[in-house]
Amino acid sequence: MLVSVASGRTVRLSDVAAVAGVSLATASKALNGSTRISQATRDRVQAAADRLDFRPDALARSFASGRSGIIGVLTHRAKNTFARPVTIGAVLQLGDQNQAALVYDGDVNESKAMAHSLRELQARRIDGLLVIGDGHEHVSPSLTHHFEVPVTYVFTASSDESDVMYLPDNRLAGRLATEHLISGGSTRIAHITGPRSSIAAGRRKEGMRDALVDAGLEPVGPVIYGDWTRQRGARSLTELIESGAKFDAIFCGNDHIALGLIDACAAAGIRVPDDVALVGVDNWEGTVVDQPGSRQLTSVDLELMELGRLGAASLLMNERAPGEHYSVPTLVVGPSSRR
Amino acid sequence: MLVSVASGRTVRLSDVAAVAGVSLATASKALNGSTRISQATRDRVQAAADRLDFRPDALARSFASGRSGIIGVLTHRAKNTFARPVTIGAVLQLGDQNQAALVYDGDVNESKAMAHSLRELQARRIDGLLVIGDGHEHVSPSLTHHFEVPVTYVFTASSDESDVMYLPDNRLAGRLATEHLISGGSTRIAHITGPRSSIAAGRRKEGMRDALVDAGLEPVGPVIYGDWTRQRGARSLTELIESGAKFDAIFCGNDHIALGLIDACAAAGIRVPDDVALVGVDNWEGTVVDQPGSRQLTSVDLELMELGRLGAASLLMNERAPGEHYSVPTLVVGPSSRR
DNA sequence: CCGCAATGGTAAAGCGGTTTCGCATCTGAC
DNA sequence: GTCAGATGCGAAACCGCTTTACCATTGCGG
Repeated sequence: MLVSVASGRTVRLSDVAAVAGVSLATASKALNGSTRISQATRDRVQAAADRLDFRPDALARSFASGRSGIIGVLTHRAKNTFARPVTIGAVLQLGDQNQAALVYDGDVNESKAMAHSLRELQARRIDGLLVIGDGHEHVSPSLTHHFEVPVTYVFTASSDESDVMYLPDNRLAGRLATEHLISGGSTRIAHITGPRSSIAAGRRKEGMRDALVDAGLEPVGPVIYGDWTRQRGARSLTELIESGAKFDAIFCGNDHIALGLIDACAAAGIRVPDDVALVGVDNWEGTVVDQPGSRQLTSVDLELMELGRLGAASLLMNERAPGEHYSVPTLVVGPSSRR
Repeated sequence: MLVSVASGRTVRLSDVAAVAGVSLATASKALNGSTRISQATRDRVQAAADRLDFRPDALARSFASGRSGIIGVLTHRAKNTFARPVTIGAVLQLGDQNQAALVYDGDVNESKAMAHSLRELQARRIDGLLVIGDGHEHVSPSLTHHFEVPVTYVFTASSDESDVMYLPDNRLAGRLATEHLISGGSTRIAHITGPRSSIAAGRRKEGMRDALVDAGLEPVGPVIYGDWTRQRGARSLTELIESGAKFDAIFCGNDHIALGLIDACAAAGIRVPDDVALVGVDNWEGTVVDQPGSRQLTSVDLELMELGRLGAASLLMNERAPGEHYSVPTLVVGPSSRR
C-alpha cells in the first residue's frame, strides 16, 4: 500500500556491478561522486542501481568510510526545561539529513555522570557533537578539545569563544519587544526581568536600551531584577510602583513574569493593556499548541526549535564559523499590548 | 577537567589481545559472554582491557554483529503537537540504553513522503521502529509487515491489534478526574469534551462513567461533544446550561476546553470552583515549566514523556506482549477544583 | 612513430570486530 | 594404558563497501 517492499534478498552493490557489467569498485565510484569515471559508465551503473532498487547498506558504508552517521547530543536536563523545543528541532533536523541522534541527558555539573556520557560518545565514533544548554544563563565549560569531531554549542555559550555557538538573539528580542511597545504609543517603558546574573537577561536589557535610544526615549524607573517566576513578577510590580516611576508599559524579561504582572495589575486595578501594555519573552503559550483565543500575552518567540535546527545543521557544514550565531526571534502579538 | 581523555591512539581489541597474550578471537570471546573459555583467561583479558581502557568500536561491532544500534522513529508532525513530550521521552530512553534515534517527521497521510522515510529506514538497518502518533484520535495503518525488526506504536493505535502499542490510559484518566470531583463533594457532574470521533475522548468518557457507577451517581446532562479548543469549550457552556442540566462540576475532555470554561464561567458570573469545580486533562500548563503559582487548572497528566520512554524500552525487550499497554496518568490539583 | 600524460577501469587491501571450524590438550571411564 | 568426549584456544573467513594502488588503454605532441 504505502510502499512495495523489495522482494526477497537485499540488493548488494555486487549485484549492481554484475548487472552493469563492471567491477565492484567501479560501481562504487560511479554511484558516489568520484571523477575518473566516464559518464557513460556512470549512467550505466546508475541505471542498473535504479532498476534493482539498490540501497547501500548504511552500516557497511559507515564502517568503510569511517563516518557513523550518528551525531551525539548532550542535553542539560532536557526533561523540564526550555531546552525541549531545541532538542526536538535538532533531532528533526538531523533526521532530515539522515543522521541519527544519540542523546544523553545529564547535568553539566554532575561530572561523574557527565564523564560516563562523554566516554560513551567517544566510543561511538560519532560524527559530531551537539551540546544543548538551558538558555543563556551562564557559560558552559568547553568540551571541544575532548573530541576530534566538530562540536557545536546550542542554547548556551561555551567558555571557549572560538567554539561554534548558536544562541537566541536576546538582544534583538529586547529590541523587538520595545519597538513594539513604542509603536503602540508607549513612551514610558519600564523593565522587570530575571536574575542579574543571567546573560540572557542582560542582553534583552541591552536590546531594550538600543530601541529606546533609537526612539529618543529615556528608560523609566530602575530595572527590577528578580527571578523568572510568576510570583516574583507580581511582587516586582509593587517594587516598581514604590520606586515612584510613572510608566505606561513594561517590557517583561519573560512570560512568567508577564503573567505575574497581569495578575498583579488586575489586583491593583491597573488595566492591561489600557493603562499598561505588557510584552514578555518566550511565547511559551504558543510552545505547546497555539490556538487562537488561548493567548493572553504579547511575547517575543525566540524560535527555539529553529535554533536547534540551525545548530544541528552546522555540524554537517564544511565551513564552520567560530563564535556566536543567532536564530531570529519573532514577535507574537496578543491582548496584553493591543490597544 | 571532566575527563582525562585517553592518550594517543585508540585502543583496539588487538592491543588487548596482545597484552593479555591471547589471540584476537579469544579476546573477543572473553569480553563477550561466550562459554567455551576458561575463567582464568577471561579474567586475564578483562584485566588487560580494563588497564588499557579498551572500548570496543561500536561501529565495527555493529557491522559484524548486524545490529546497528539505531532505532528508527517515525513521528507524525512532531513540531506542534502533544507528541513532543512523547518524542523527547523516547529519545532520552533510547540514549539511556545507548541507542541512537533516527527521527523522521512526516504526515502519515502523505504517503509519498512517508514512503521515502520508510525506505530510508529500511536501508539503515535499524534495530527497531517506533511510530509516534498524535494522541489516540484515530487508528494508524500498521507498518509492521514492512519491517523485519520490532515495531512499537506509541500514542496511537495500530490497525493491527496484534501490534505492540503504548497508549495513555485515557479511561483511567477519566476515572481519576471524576473521582477527584466526587471526593471534593460534587455529585452532579457534567462532561464537555472533544469530537465524537476521538477514541481518546470516548475512553475518557467511559472512565468517568465507571467512577460515577462506583459512586452510585448518575451522569448529569448530555455529553457535549465539540472540538478541543478553548473557544469551543466556552461556547459549550451555554449549550450545557440551555440543556437545563443542573451541575456542580464539569469534567472537561482537555485543558483547553477547561480554560474556555473558566472564561465563560467568569463571564456568566459562575464562580470556579465554588459554584462549579473543573478538571481537565493534559496538564499542559505543567508541560513546559511547572512553577508554583502559575497554575489555574486541576488536570490529569497523561505522563506523555513516560509513555515515550515505555515505548522505546519495549523495542529492546526480549518478550514483547502484543496489544495495548498503558502509562499511568496522575492527577495534578490546582485552584479550579480546590474548595 | 615513440614516449608520456591523461583517462577508465580492476584487483586487492583494508575497516575492526564476531563467529565458525578445527586442532590440541585435558579429563575420566573402562 | 587407551580412547571418547569435553573443553580451551587460535587461524581464518566474513560482513559490504570504500579506497588505494596499479594496469591498460587512448590521445597527443614532438
